[in-house]
Amino acid sequence: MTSPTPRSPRRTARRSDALSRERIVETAVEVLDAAGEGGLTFRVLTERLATGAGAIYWHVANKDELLAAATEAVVARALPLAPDDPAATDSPATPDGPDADRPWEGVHAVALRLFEAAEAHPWLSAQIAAQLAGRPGGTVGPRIFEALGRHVRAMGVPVEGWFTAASALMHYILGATALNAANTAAAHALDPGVDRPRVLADAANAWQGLDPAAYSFTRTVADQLREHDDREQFRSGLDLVLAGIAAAHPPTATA
Amino acid sequence: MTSPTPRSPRRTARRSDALSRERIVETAVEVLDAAGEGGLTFRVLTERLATGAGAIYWHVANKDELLAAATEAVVARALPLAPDDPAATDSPATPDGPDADRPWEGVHAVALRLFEAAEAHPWLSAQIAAQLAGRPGGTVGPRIFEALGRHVRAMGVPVEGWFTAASALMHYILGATALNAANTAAAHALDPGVDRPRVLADAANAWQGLDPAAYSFTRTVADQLREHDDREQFRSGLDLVLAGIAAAHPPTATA
DNA sequence: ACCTGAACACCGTTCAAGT
DNA sequence: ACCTGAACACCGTTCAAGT
Repeated sequence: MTSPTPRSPRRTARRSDALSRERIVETAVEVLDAAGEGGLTFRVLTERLATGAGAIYWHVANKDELLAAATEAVVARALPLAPDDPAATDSPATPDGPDADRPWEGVHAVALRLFEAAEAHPWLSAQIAAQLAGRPGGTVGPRIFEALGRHVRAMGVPVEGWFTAASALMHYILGATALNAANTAAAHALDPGVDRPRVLADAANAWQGLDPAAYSFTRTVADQLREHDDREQFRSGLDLVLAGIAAAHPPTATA
Repeated sequence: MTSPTPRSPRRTARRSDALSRERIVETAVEVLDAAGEGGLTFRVLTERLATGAGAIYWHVANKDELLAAATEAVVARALPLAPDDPAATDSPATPDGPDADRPWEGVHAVALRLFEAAEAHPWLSAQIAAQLAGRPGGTVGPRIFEALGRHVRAMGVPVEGWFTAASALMHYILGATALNAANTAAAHALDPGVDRPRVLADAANAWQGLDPAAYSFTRTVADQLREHDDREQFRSGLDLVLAGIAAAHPPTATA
Protein backbone atom coordinates (compact mmCIF):
# COMPACT_ATOMS: atom_id res chain seq x y z
CA MET A 1 0.00 0.00 0.00
CA THR A 2 2.68 2.45 1.04
CA SER A 3 5.10 1.87 -1.83
CA PRO A 4 3.82 0.48 -5.12
CA THR A 5 5.95 -2.49 -6.08
CA PRO A 6 7.35 -2.26 -9.61
CA ARG A 7 5.99 -4.69 -12.15
CA SER A 8 7.83 -7.99 -12.03
CA PRO A 9 6.06 -10.17 -14.60
CA ARG A 10 7.87 -13.32 -13.58
CA ARG A 11 7.32 -15.27 -10.34
CA THR A 12 3.99 -17.04 -9.79
CA ALA A 13 1.36 -16.68 -12.43
CA ARG A 14 -1.03 -15.12 -9.90
CA ARG A 15 -0.39 -11.75 -8.33
CA SER A 16 -2.92 -10.44 -5.87
CA ASP A 17 -2.83 -6.89 -7.17
CA ALA A 18 -3.02 -7.75 -10.85
CA LEU A 19 -6.21 -6.81 -12.63
CA SER A 20 -8.28 -9.77 -13.68
CA ARG A 21 -11.86 -10.54 -14.49
CA GLU A 22 -12.11 -12.40 -11.21
CA ARG A 23 -10.87 -9.45 -9.19
CA ILE A 24 -13.20 -7.08 -11.02
CA VAL A 25 -16.19 -9.29 -10.31
CA GLU A 26 -15.22 -9.64 -6.65
CA THR A 27 -14.94 -5.90 -6.28
CA ALA A 28 -18.27 -5.46 -8.03
CA VAL A 29 -19.90 -7.76 -5.48
CA GLU A 30 -18.42 -5.69 -2.65
CA VAL A 31 -19.66 -2.45 -4.14
CA LEU A 32 -23.09 -3.94 -4.80
CA ASP A 33 -23.34 -5.14 -1.21
CA ALA A 34 -22.41 -1.73 0.12
CA ALA A 35 -24.20 0.57 -2.28
CA GLY A 36 -26.73 -1.45 -4.26
CA GLU A 37 -27.10 -1.66 -8.01
CA GLY A 38 -27.36 2.07 -8.35
CA GLY A 39 -24.08 2.49 -6.52
CA LEU A 40 -22.15 0.24 -8.85
CA THR A 41 -20.54 2.54 -11.42
CA PHE A 42 -17.44 2.21 -13.51
CA ARG A 43 -16.02 5.27 -11.78
CA VAL A 44 -16.06 3.79 -8.29
CA LEU A 45 -14.80 0.55 -9.83
CA THR A 46 -11.83 2.30 -11.44
CA GLU A 47 -11.06 4.03 -8.14
CA ARG A 48 -11.23 0.88 -6.02
CA LEU A 49 -9.16 -0.99 -8.58
CA ALA A 50 -6.85 1.94 -9.32
CA THR A 51 -7.17 1.69 -13.09
CA GLY A 52 -8.80 3.33 -16.02
CA ALA A 53 -12.20 2.54 -17.43
CA GLY A 54 -10.71 0.91 -20.49
CA ALA A 55 -8.89 -1.63 -18.36
CA ILE A 56 -12.19 -2.91 -16.99
CA TYR A 57 -13.71 -3.06 -20.44
CA TRP A 58 -10.82 -5.23 -21.52
CA HIS A 59 -11.98 -7.94 -19.12
CA VAL A 60 -15.73 -7.36 -19.16
CA ALA A 61 -17.94 -6.49 -22.11
CA ASN A 62 -20.26 -4.06 -20.32
CA LYS A 63 -22.21 -3.43 -17.14
CA ASP A 64 -24.81 -6.08 -17.92
CA GLU A 65 -22.16 -8.75 -18.23
CA LEU A 66 -20.55 -7.55 -15.03
CA LEU A 67 -23.84 -7.83 -13.16
CA ALA A 68 -24.40 -11.27 -14.62
CA ALA A 69 -20.94 -12.40 -13.55
CA ALA A 70 -21.43 -11.04 -10.04
CA THR A 71 -24.76 -12.85 -9.77
CA GLU A 72 -23.31 -16.11 -11.02
CA ALA A 73 -20.40 -15.89 -8.62
CA VAL A 74 -22.65 -15.41 -5.61
CA VAL A 75 -25.14 -18.09 -6.62
CA ALA A 76 -22.36 -20.56 -7.36
CA ARG A 77 -20.96 -19.93 -3.90
CA ALA A 78 -24.38 -20.39 -2.29
CA LEU A 79 -25.22 -23.55 -4.24
CA PRO A 80 -22.10 -25.56 -5.02
CA LEU A 81 -23.15 -28.36 -7.32
CA ALA A 82 -21.59 -31.71 -6.55
CA PRO A 83 -21.64 -34.39 -9.23
CA ASP A 84 -25.04 -35.96 -9.17
CA ASP A 85 -25.90 -39.57 -8.43
CA PRO A 86 -29.52 -40.00 -9.49
CA ALA A 87 -29.84 -43.14 -7.39
CA ALA A 88 -28.80 -41.47 -4.16
CA THR A 89 -31.46 -39.72 -2.15
CA ASP A 90 -29.31 -38.02 0.45
CA SER A 91 -28.70 -34.33 0.35
CA PRO A 92 -25.14 -33.09 0.82
CA ALA A 93 -26.51 -29.98 2.50
CA THR A 94 -27.88 -31.94 5.45
CA PRO A 95 -24.95 -33.62 7.15
CA ASP A 96 -27.19 -35.94 9.10
CA GLY A 97 -27.43 -38.39 6.28
CA PRO A 98 -30.02 -39.38 3.71
CA ASP A 99 -33.34 -37.60 3.82
CA ALA A 100 -35.43 -40.59 2.94
CA ASP A 101 -37.38 -40.18 6.14
CA ARG A 102 -37.90 -36.43 5.79
CA PRO A 103 -37.52 -35.79 2.09
CA TRP A 104 -38.41 -32.11 2.40
CA GLU A 105 -35.30 -31.20 4.31
CA GLY A 106 -33.16 -31.13 1.23
CA VAL A 107 -35.44 -28.55 -0.34
CA HIS A 108 -35.37 -26.55 2.86
CA ALA A 109 -31.58 -26.57 2.90
CA VAL A 110 -31.34 -25.28 -0.67
CA ALA A 111 -34.03 -22.69 -0.08
CA LEU A 112 -32.39 -21.43 3.08
CA ARG A 113 -29.06 -21.05 1.33
CA LEU A 114 -30.73 -18.86 -1.26
CA PHE A 115 -32.60 -16.99 1.44
CA GLU A 116 -29.42 -16.24 3.30
CA ALA A 117 -27.56 -15.29 0.14
CA ALA A 118 -30.34 -12.85 -0.66
CA GLU A 119 -30.10 -11.44 2.85
CA ALA A 120 -26.36 -10.95 2.56
CA HIS A 121 -26.61 -9.55 -0.98
CA PRO A 122 -29.80 -7.49 -1.19
CA TRP A 123 -29.37 -6.91 -4.92
CA LEU A 124 -29.26 -10.65 -5.65
CA SER A 125 -32.91 -11.56 -6.10
CA ALA A 126 -33.62 -8.89 -8.65
CA GLN A 127 -30.48 -9.85 -10.55
CA ILE A 128 -31.38 -13.53 -10.52
CA ALA A 129 -34.76 -12.67 -11.96
CA ALA A 130 -33.17 -10.48 -14.62
CA GLN A 131 -30.69 -13.23 -15.35
CA LEU A 132 -33.31 -15.93 -15.75
CA ALA A 133 -35.36 -13.69 -17.96
CA GLY A 134 -32.77 -12.17 -20.20
CA ARG A 135 -29.84 -14.57 -20.35
CA PRO A 136 -30.79 -17.85 -22.07
CA GLY A 137 -27.25 -19.18 -21.80
CA GLY A 138 -26.78 -18.26 -18.17
CA THR A 139 -25.83 -20.81 -15.54
CA VAL A 140 -27.78 -19.49 -12.56
CA GLY A 141 -31.15 -20.79 -13.76
CA PRO A 142 -30.03 -24.39 -14.29
CA ARG A 143 -28.01 -24.30 -11.08
CA ILE A 144 -30.98 -23.35 -8.89
CA PHE A 145 -33.28 -25.65 -10.80
CA GLU A 146 -30.93 -28.60 -10.47
CA ALA A 147 -30.31 -28.03 -6.76
CA LEU A 148 -34.04 -28.02 -6.09
CA GLY A 149 -34.87 -30.71 -8.60
CA ARG A 150 -32.64 -33.35 -7.10
CA HIS A 151 -34.65 -33.17 -3.92
CA VAL A 152 -37.93 -33.16 -5.78
CA ARG A 153 -36.76 -36.39 -7.35
CA ALA A 154 -35.81 -37.71 -3.91
CA MET A 155 -39.29 -36.88 -2.68
CA GLY A 156 -40.65 -39.54 -4.97
CA VAL A 157 -42.46 -37.22 -7.36
CA PRO A 158 -43.01 -39.05 -10.67
CA VAL A 159 -41.10 -37.75 -13.67
CA GLU A 160 -44.09 -36.08 -15.28
CA GLY A 161 -44.39 -33.86 -12.22
CA TRP A 162 -40.76 -32.84 -11.94
CA PHE A 163 -40.85 -29.72 -14.03
CA THR A 164 -44.01 -28.37 -12.44
CA ALA A 165 -42.87 -29.10 -8.89
CA ALA A 166 -39.37 -27.68 -9.29
CA SER A 167 -40.72 -24.62 -11.10
CA ALA A 168 -43.28 -23.94 -8.37
CA LEU A 169 -40.59 -24.18 -5.71
CA MET A 170 -38.31 -21.88 -7.64
CA HIS A 171 -41.08 -19.34 -8.18
CA TYR A 172 -42.05 -19.31 -4.54
CA ILE A 173 -38.46 -19.01 -3.35
CA LEU A 174 -37.63 -16.25 -5.79
CA GLY A 175 -40.75 -14.30 -4.93
CA ALA A 176 -40.23 -14.67 -1.21
CA THR A 177 -36.54 -13.79 -1.19
CA ALA A 178 -37.12 -10.88 -3.56
CA LEU A 179 -39.59 -9.31 -1.17
CA ASN A 180 -38.00 -10.26 2.12
CA ALA A 181 -34.39 -9.39 1.47
CA ALA A 182 -35.04 -6.25 -0.53
CA ASN A 183 -37.35 -5.26 2.26
CA THR A 184 -34.82 -5.13 5.03
CA ALA A 185 -32.12 -3.76 2.80
CA ALA A 186 -34.19 -0.97 1.33
CA ALA A 187 -35.13 0.26 4.77
CA HIS A 188 -31.50 0.04 5.75
CA ALA A 189 -30.38 2.04 2.75
CA LEU A 190 -32.89 4.79 3.44
CA ASP A 191 -31.97 5.05 7.08
CA PRO A 192 -29.31 2.74 8.54
CA GLY A 193 -30.76 3.37 11.97
CA VAL A 194 -34.05 1.56 11.45
CA ASP A 195 -34.13 -2.15 12.10
CA ARG A 196 -36.47 -4.87 11.01
CA PRO A 197 -38.98 -4.71 13.90
CA ARG A 198 -39.36 -0.99 13.38
CA VAL A 199 -40.02 -1.47 9.67
CA LEU A 200 -42.61 -4.13 10.39
CA ALA A 201 -44.26 -1.97 13.02
CA ASP A 202 -44.52 0.92 10.58
CA ALA A 203 -45.97 -1.33 7.89
CA ALA A 204 -48.42 -2.90 10.33
CA ASN A 205 -49.56 0.52 11.47
CA ALA A 206 -50.06 1.54 7.87
CA TRP A 207 -52.17 -1.57 7.29
CA GLN A 208 -54.29 -0.77 10.32
CA GLY A 209 -54.91 2.70 8.96
CA LEU A 210 -56.41 1.41 5.72
CA ASP A 211 -60.03 1.94 4.77
CA PRO A 212 -62.04 -0.65 6.76
CA ALA A 213 -64.61 -1.05 4.00
CA ALA A 214 -62.07 -1.96 1.33
CA TYR A 215 -59.30 -3.63 3.34
CA SER A 216 -60.96 -5.69 6.05
CA PHE A 217 -58.79 -8.76 5.44
CA THR A 218 -55.52 -6.85 5.37
CA ARG A 219 -56.43 -4.93 8.52
CA THR A 220 -57.21 -8.15 10.32
CA VAL A 221 -53.77 -9.62 9.69
CA ALA A 222 -51.86 -6.43 10.47
CA ASP A 223 -50.79 -7.87 13.82
CA GLN A 224 -49.59 -11.08 12.16
CA LEU A 225 -47.46 -8.91 9.89
CA ARG A 226 -46.09 -7.03 12.88
CA GLU A 227 -45.09 -10.11 14.83
CA HIS A 228 -43.97 -12.51 12.14
CA ASP A 229 -40.39 -13.65 11.74
CA ASP A 230 -39.11 -13.45 8.17
CA ARG A 231 -37.27 -16.72 8.14
CA GLU A 232 -39.97 -18.67 9.96
CA GLN A 233 -42.53 -17.25 7.56
CA PHE A 234 -40.37 -18.23 4.63
CA ARG A 235 -40.18 -21.79 5.91
CA SER A 236 -43.92 -21.99 6.57
CA GLY A 237 -44.70 -20.88 3.03
CA LEU A 238 -42.22 -23.35 1.65
CA ASP A 239 -43.91 -26.09 3.64
CA LEU A 240 -47.22 -25.16 2.06
CA VAL A 241 -45.76 -25.63 -1.41
CA LEU A 242 -44.13 -28.89 -0.37
CA ALA A 243 -47.38 -30.12 1.14
CA GLY A 244 -49.09 -29.31 -2.13
CA ILE A 245 -46.52 -31.26 -4.09
CA ALA A 246 -46.89 -34.21 -1.75
CA ALA A 247 -50.66 -34.05 -1.99
CA ALA A 248 -50.52 -33.98 -5.78
CA HIS A 249 -48.30 -37.06 -5.82
CA PRO A 250 -49.41 -39.47 -3.09
CA PRO A 251 -46.86 -42.23 -2.53
CA THR A 252 -47.72 -45.37 -4.43
CA ALA A 253 -47.26 -48.92 -3.17
CA THR A 254 -43.71 -49.05 -4.54
CA ALA A 255 -42.16 -49.00 -1.08
CA MET B 1 -52.88 18.21 -33.76
CA THR B 2 -52.45 20.39 -36.83
CA SER B 3 -53.04 23.75 -35.21
CA PRO B 4 -52.41 24.21 -31.50
CA THR B 5 -55.48 25.68 -29.89
CA PRO B 6 -54.83 28.80 -27.83
CA ARG B 7 -55.23 28.49 -24.10
CA SER B 8 -58.82 29.01 -23.05
CA PRO B 9 -58.78 28.46 -19.31
CA ARG B 10 -62.58 28.53 -18.99
CA ARG B 11 -64.95 25.78 -20.16
CA THR B 12 -64.84 22.38 -18.51
CA ALA B 13 -62.27 21.78 -15.82
CA ARG B 14 -60.74 18.94 -17.87
CA ARG B 15 -58.92 19.56 -21.12
CA SER B 16 -57.44 16.58 -22.86
CA ASP B 17 -54.24 18.33 -23.91
CA ALA B 18 -53.52 19.98 -20.57
CA LEU B 19 -50.58 18.64 -18.64
CA SER B 20 -51.55 16.78 -15.51
CA ARG B 21 -50.10 14.17 -13.25
CA GLU B 22 -52.59 11.69 -14.65
CA ARG B 23 -51.56 12.35 -18.23
CA ILE B 24 -47.88 12.11 -17.33
CA VAL B 25 -48.40 8.76 -15.63
CA GLU B 26 -50.41 7.43 -18.57
CA THR B 27 -47.70 8.45 -20.99
CA ALA B 28 -45.09 6.87 -18.74
CA VAL B 29 -46.97 3.58 -18.88
CA GLU B 30 -47.04 3.75 -22.67
CA VAL B 31 -43.34 4.43 -22.86
CA LEU B 32 -42.59 1.67 -20.38
CA ASP B 33 -44.65 -0.81 -22.39
CA ALA B 34 -42.86 0.11 -25.58
CA ALA B 35 -39.30 0.59 -24.36
CA GLY B 36 -39.00 -0.85 -20.87
CA GLU B 37 -37.68 0.83 -17.76
CA GLY B 38 -34.45 1.79 -19.46
CA GLY B 39 -36.38 3.51 -22.22
CA LEU B 40 -38.34 5.74 -19.88
CA THR B 41 -36.43 9.01 -19.73
CA PHE B 42 -37.51 12.53 -19.00
CA ARG B 43 -36.36 13.50 -22.48
CA VAL B 44 -38.72 11.17 -24.32
CA LEU B 45 -41.40 12.18 -21.84
CA THR B 46 -40.92 15.88 -22.57
CA GLU B 47 -41.05 15.15 -26.30
CA ARG B 48 -44.20 13.03 -26.14
CA LEU B 49 -45.86 15.59 -23.89
CA ALA B 50 -44.42 18.60 -25.71
CA THR B 51 -43.16 20.34 -22.60
CA GLY B 52 -40.03 21.08 -20.68
CA ALA B 53 -38.50 18.94 -17.99
CA GLY B 54 -39.50 21.37 -15.29
CA ALA B 55 -43.16 20.98 -16.15
CA ILE B 56 -43.02 17.27 -15.38
CA TYR B 57 -41.19 17.91 -12.14
CA TRP B 58 -43.97 20.23 -11.12
CA HIS B 59 -46.41 17.29 -11.08
CA VAL B 60 -44.06 14.49 -10.08
CA ALA B 61 -41.25 14.56 -7.52
CA ASN B 62 -38.78 12.36 -9.40
CA LYS B 63 -38.42 9.25 -11.50
CA ASP B 64 -38.95 6.90 -8.58
CA GLU B 65 -42.29 8.47 -7.80
CA LEU B 66 -43.23 8.32 -11.45
CA LEU B 67 -42.45 4.60 -11.60
CA ALA B 68 -44.41 4.06 -8.41
CA ALA B 69 -47.40 5.92 -9.81
CA ALA B 70 -47.27 3.97 -13.08
CA THR B 71 -47.16 0.70 -11.14
CA GLU B 72 -50.03 1.68 -8.91
CA ALA B 73 -52.13 2.75 -11.87
CA VAL B 74 -51.66 -0.57 -13.67
CA VAL B 75 -52.21 -2.70 -10.57
CA ALA B 76 -55.31 -0.73 -9.61
CA ARG B 77 -56.68 -1.34 -13.10
CA ALA B 78 -55.92 -5.06 -12.89
CA LEU B 79 -57.34 -5.49 -9.39
CA PRO B 80 -60.22 -3.11 -8.78
CA LEU B 81 -61.14 -3.40 -5.13
CA ALA B 82 -64.85 -3.47 -4.43
CA PRO B 83 -66.04 -2.74 -0.90
CA ASP B 84 -65.62 -5.91 1.06
CA ASP B 85 -68.32 -7.96 2.73
CA PRO B 86 -66.49 -10.36 5.03
CA ALA B 87 -69.54 -12.58 5.25
CA ALA B 88 -69.86 -13.10 1.54
CA THR B 89 -67.80 -15.85 -0.07
CA ASP B 90 -68.47 -15.13 -3.72
CA SER B 91 -65.79 -13.66 -5.90
CA PRO B 92 -66.76 -10.77 -8.19
CA ALA B 93 -64.17 -11.99 -10.67
CA THR B 94 -66.04 -15.22 -11.35
CA PRO B 95 -69.42 -14.33 -12.77
CA ASP B 96 -70.80 -17.80 -12.14
CA GLY B 97 -71.65 -17.00 -8.58
CA PRO B 98 -70.29 -17.88 -5.17
CA ASP B 99 -67.23 -20.10 -5.08
CA ALA B 100 -68.30 -22.07 -2.07
CA ASP B 101 -68.10 -25.25 -4.11
CA ARG B 102 -64.73 -24.43 -5.69
CA PRO B 103 -63.17 -21.95 -3.33
CA TRP B 104 -59.91 -21.84 -5.26
CA GLU B 105 -61.37 -20.18 -8.29
CA GLY B 106 -61.30 -16.77 -6.69
CA VAL B 107 -57.58 -17.05 -6.14
CA HIS B 108 -57.13 -18.23 -9.69
CA ALA B 109 -59.05 -15.24 -10.99
CA VAL B 110 -56.93 -12.76 -9.06
CA ALA B 111 -53.71 -14.54 -9.99
CA LEU B 112 -54.62 -14.63 -13.66
CA ARG B 113 -55.36 -10.92 -13.68
CA LEU B 114 -51.90 -10.27 -12.32
CA PHE B 115 -50.39 -12.74 -14.77
CA GLU B 116 -52.04 -11.02 -17.68
CA ALA B 117 -51.11 -7.57 -16.43
CA ALA B 118 -47.51 -8.70 -16.18
CA GLU B 119 -47.71 -10.07 -19.71
CA ALA B 120 -49.08 -6.81 -21.04
CA HIS B 121 -46.61 -4.72 -19.02
CA PRO B 122 -43.31 -6.58 -18.89
CA TRP B 123 -41.79 -4.04 -16.49
CA LEU B 124 -44.57 -4.56 -13.94
CA SER B 125 -43.32 -7.45 -11.84
CA ALA B 126 -39.96 -5.93 -11.09
CA GLN B 127 -41.63 -2.64 -10.21
CA ILE B 128 -44.13 -4.34 -7.92
CA ALA B 129 -41.26 -6.02 -6.11
CA ALA B 130 -39.40 -2.72 -5.83
CA GLN B 131 -42.57 -1.07 -4.62
CA LEU B 132 -43.28 -3.65 -1.94
CA ALA B 133 -39.70 -3.48 -0.76
CA GLY B 134 -39.04 0.22 -0.78
CA ARG B 135 -42.36 1.97 -0.35
CA PRO B 136 -43.92 1.32 3.04
CA GLY B 137 -46.82 3.64 2.36
CA GLY B 138 -47.58 2.27 -1.08
CA THR B 139 -50.97 0.92 -2.05
CA VAL B 140 -49.97 -1.93 -4.36
CA GLY B 141 -48.93 -4.28 -1.56
CA PRO B 142 -52.15 -4.05 0.41
CA ARG B 143 -54.19 -4.18 -2.79
CA ILE B 144 -52.72 -7.48 -3.97
CA PHE B 145 -52.75 -8.88 -0.45
CA GLU B 146 -56.38 -7.96 0.10
CA ALA B 147 -57.51 -9.33 -3.26
CA LEU B 148 -55.88 -12.67 -2.51
CA GLY B 149 -56.75 -12.67 1.17
CA ARG B 150 -60.48 -12.39 0.69
CA HIS B 151 -60.44 -15.68 -1.15
CA VAL B 152 -58.15 -17.27 1.42
CA ARG B 153 -60.79 -16.33 3.95
CA ALA B 154 -63.48 -17.80 1.72
CA MET B 155 -61.51 -21.03 1.53
CA GLY B 156 -62.18 -21.56 5.19
CA VAL B 157 -58.62 -21.08 6.38
CA PRO B 158 -58.66 -20.19 10.11
CA VAL B 159 -57.54 -16.68 11.03
CA GLU B 160 -54.16 -17.75 12.38
CA GLY B 161 -53.29 -19.09 8.93
CA TRP B 162 -54.38 -16.07 6.92
CA PHE B 163 -51.13 -14.19 6.84
CA THR B 164 -49.03 -17.22 5.98
CA ALA B 165 -51.39 -18.45 3.28
CA ALA B 166 -51.87 -15.08 1.61
CA SER B 167 -48.13 -14.37 1.78
CA ALA B 168 -47.25 -17.70 0.21
CA LEU B 169 -49.70 -17.09 -2.63
CA MET B 170 -48.32 -13.60 -3.19
CA HIS B 171 -44.75 -14.85 -3.21
CA TYR B 172 -45.50 -17.61 -5.67
CA ILE B 173 -47.46 -15.33 -7.97
CA LEU B 174 -44.83 -12.61 -7.91
CA GLY B 175 -42.02 -15.06 -8.55
CA ALA B 176 -43.85 -16.77 -11.37
CA THR B 177 -44.99 -13.60 -13.13
CA ALA B 178 -41.57 -12.02 -12.70
CA LEU B 179 -39.93 -14.88 -14.54
CA ASN B 180 -42.62 -15.65 -17.07
CA ALA B 181 -43.46 -12.20 -18.27
CA ALA B 182 -39.97 -10.80 -18.27
CA ASN B 183 -38.99 -13.90 -20.13
CA THR B 184 -41.14 -13.38 -23.18
CA ALA B 185 -40.60 -9.66 -23.15
CA ALA B 186 -36.84 -9.77 -22.84
CA ALA B 187 -36.60 -12.07 -25.83
CA HIS B 188 -38.93 -9.77 -27.69
CA ALA B 189 -36.83 -6.73 -26.88
CA LEU B 190 -33.65 -8.37 -28.07
CA ASP B 191 -35.18 -9.55 -31.30
CA PRO B 192 -38.85 -8.82 -32.07
CA GLY B 193 -38.82 -11.69 -34.51
CA VAL B 194 -38.41 -14.49 -32.00
CA ASP B 195 -41.54 -15.88 -30.46
CA ARG B 196 -42.15 -17.87 -27.32
CA PRO B 197 -41.79 -21.40 -28.77
CA ARG B 198 -38.46 -20.45 -30.28
CA VAL B 199 -37.20 -19.08 -26.95
CA LEU B 200 -38.29 -22.23 -25.16
CA ALA B 201 -36.66 -24.41 -27.78
CA ASP B 202 -33.38 -22.55 -27.40
CA ALA B 203 -33.51 -22.82 -23.63
CA ALA B 204 -34.40 -26.51 -23.78
CA ASN B 205 -31.50 -27.15 -26.12
CA ALA B 206 -29.20 -25.31 -23.75
CA TRP B 207 -30.42 -27.51 -20.90
CA GLN B 208 -29.78 -30.62 -22.92
CA GLY B 209 -26.26 -29.47 -23.58
CA LEU B 210 -25.41 -29.24 -19.88
CA ASP B 211 -22.85 -31.48 -18.21
CA PRO B 212 -24.61 -34.84 -17.61
CA ALA B 213 -22.70 -35.47 -14.40
CA ALA B 214 -23.77 -32.24 -12.73
CA TYR B 215 -27.16 -31.58 -14.31
CA SER B 216 -28.92 -34.90 -14.69
CA PHE B 217 -32.22 -33.63 -13.28
CA THR B 218 -32.30 -30.50 -15.40
CA ARG B 219 -31.41 -32.43 -18.54
CA THR B 220 -34.20 -34.88 -17.89
CA VAL B 221 -36.87 -32.18 -17.80
CA ALA B 222 -35.55 -30.24 -20.80
CA ASP B 223 -38.39 -31.60 -22.92
CA GLN B 224 -40.96 -30.58 -20.34
CA LEU B 225 -39.51 -27.07 -20.51
CA ARG B 226 -39.73 -27.11 -24.29
CA GLU B 227 -43.35 -28.21 -24.45
CA HIS B 228 -44.88 -26.46 -21.47
CA ASP B 229 -47.43 -23.70 -21.76
CA ASP B 230 -46.67 -20.67 -19.58
CA ARG B 231 -50.18 -20.05 -18.42
CA GLU B 232 -51.01 -23.69 -17.80
CA GLN B 233 -47.79 -24.07 -15.86
CA PHE B 234 -48.63 -21.00 -13.84
CA ARG B 235 -52.01 -22.48 -12.94
CA SER B 236 -50.53 -25.86 -12.05
CA GLY B 237 -48.03 -24.28 -9.68
CA LEU B 238 -50.77 -22.17 -8.14
CA ASP B 239 -52.81 -25.33 -7.59
CA LEU B 240 -49.86 -26.87 -5.75
CA VAL B 241 -49.77 -23.93 -3.35
CA LEU B 242 -53.54 -24.06 -2.92
CA ALA B 243 -53.42 -27.78 -2.28
CA GLY B 244 -50.80 -27.16 0.37
CA ILE B 245 -52.97 -24.55 2.03
CA ALA B 246 -55.94 -26.89 1.99
CA ALA B 247 -53.84 -29.73 3.40
CA ALA B 248 -52.56 -27.51 6.19
CA HIS B 249 -56.10 -26.54 7.13
CA PRO B 250 -58.40 -29.54 6.71
CA PRO B 251 -62.06 -28.57 6.93
CA THR B 252 -63.44 -29.06 10.41
CA ALA B 253 -66.92 -30.33 11.24
CA THR B 254 -68.32 -26.80 11.14
CA ALA B 255 -70.33 -27.44 7.99
C1' DA C 1 -50.06 28.24 -10.09
C1' DC C 2 -47.92 26.35 -13.77
C1' DC C 3 -44.50 26.09 -17.35
C1' DT C 4 -39.78 26.97 -20.08
C1' DG C 5 -35.32 25.48 -21.19
C1' DA C 6 -30.52 26.14 -20.22
C1' DA C 7 -27.25 24.35 -17.01
C1' DC C 8 -25.03 20.93 -13.78
C1' DA C 9 -23.10 16.77 -12.22
C1' DC C 10 -22.93 12.21 -13.43
C1' DC C 11 -23.33 8.00 -16.12
C1' DG C 12 -21.84 3.91 -19.57
C1' DT C 13 -18.98 3.32 -23.34
C1' DT C 14 -15.38 4.21 -26.92
C1' DC C 15 -10.89 4.71 -28.72
C1' DA C 16 -6.43 6.59 -30.06
C1' DA C 17 -2.41 6.12 -27.76
C1' DG C 18 0.85 3.97 -24.87
C1' DT C 19 3.72 -0.23 -22.86
C1' DA D 1 -1.79 -8.56 -24.63
C1' DC D 2 -3.09 -5.33 -21.49
C1' DC D 3 -3.76 -0.72 -19.78
C1' DT D 4 -4.41 4.73 -19.80
C1' DG D 5 -7.41 8.53 -19.69
C1' DA D 6 -9.62 12.00 -22.40
C1' DA D 7 -13.79 12.39 -24.99
C1' DC D 8 -18.75 11.50 -26.36
C1' DA D 9 -23.53 11.11 -25.93
C1' DC D 10 -26.87 10.74 -22.61
C1' DC D 11 -29.06 10.76 -18.12
C1' DG D 12 -31.90 12.77 -13.75
C1' DT D 13 -32.48 16.97 -11.56
C1' DT D 14 -32.32 22.02 -10.55
C1' DC D 15 -33.53 26.68 -11.02
C1' DA D 16 -33.81 31.49 -12.53
C1' DA D 17 -36.96 33.28 -15.42
C1' DG D 18 -41.25 33.75 -17.62
C1' DT D 19 -46.76 33.86 -17.88
